[in-house]
Amino acid sequence: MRALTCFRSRIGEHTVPELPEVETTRRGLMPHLLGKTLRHIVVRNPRLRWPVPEDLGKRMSGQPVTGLERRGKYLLLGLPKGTVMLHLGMSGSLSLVDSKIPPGKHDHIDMVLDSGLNLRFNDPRRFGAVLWVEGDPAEHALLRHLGPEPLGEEFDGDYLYHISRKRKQAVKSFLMDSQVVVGVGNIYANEALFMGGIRPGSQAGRISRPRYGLLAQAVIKVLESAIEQGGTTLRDFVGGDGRPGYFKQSLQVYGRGGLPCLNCGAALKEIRLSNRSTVYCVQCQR
DNA sequence: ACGAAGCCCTGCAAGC
DNA sequence: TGCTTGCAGGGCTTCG
Repeated sequence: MRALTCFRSRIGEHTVPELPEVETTRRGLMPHLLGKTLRHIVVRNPRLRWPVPEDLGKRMSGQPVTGLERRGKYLLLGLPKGTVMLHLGMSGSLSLVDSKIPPGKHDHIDMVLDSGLNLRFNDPRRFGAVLWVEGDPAEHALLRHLGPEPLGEEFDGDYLYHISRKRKQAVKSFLMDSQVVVGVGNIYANEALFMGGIRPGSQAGRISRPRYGLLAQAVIKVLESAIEQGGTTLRDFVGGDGRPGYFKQSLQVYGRGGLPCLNCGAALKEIRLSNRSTVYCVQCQR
């Protein structure tokens, strides 16, 4: 069995898994998981955002994987008797490794498949989560109040316009609220607001319907092109073909505070908004 | 009810 | 060189 490393984290070039990264991981893992049976589970370090259930192995083992879905940034590993709900937090990653490869420092969980591959959950900062859910995962407390998928039917300018009325918070905070729309993290919120020409600190309730139309289109565009290119954190993965990530090169504002705007040349301004790094162009974003 | 702040955690970079 | 300090951030939780 060749050491098929589908996604393997590389230390030192850390970026946060956002929706495109989670979706890329899902698509990459899918063909190696579907229909395979979980032989055994090793919980090496149960300390994550919430403790990994002690009986996770007992719940999971012996069952075939029937699905791998995504809700926001949560991955849902479907089994006949329940669902394993995973979140990568800020530093989590899933890799497929040969089951003989010994675990590293932050490898919390191994899920060994009957194919000989091992689905390994690694998370240095432990903001991630691995939980066992019985019944409909959509009804789970962590999922039931989530807003629509940004790439789904429900999400558009009219939707944003309607639910933003009378809201005084900054539009960037509004956009990053998972009850408004899921999966828009700090990086892509910055990028989408730049693309939509909207200043991050503007009150959400004071933005017009047409401008929300532009913003919704920008969110969709930014996420779709990131998924297309394999997600920002592809540079953190050594894919099956060893191709490094490159999407970071196409980030227009995030991480570019003080540098010239790629549209007009003015120095990009960097502020803190909801305690998150916020970069925008004072010329292009009003 | 809404919105802001707090907190969890480790790796890395900068400063001394 | 080796310490200390600050920063990064998703998102649940608590506070105002």
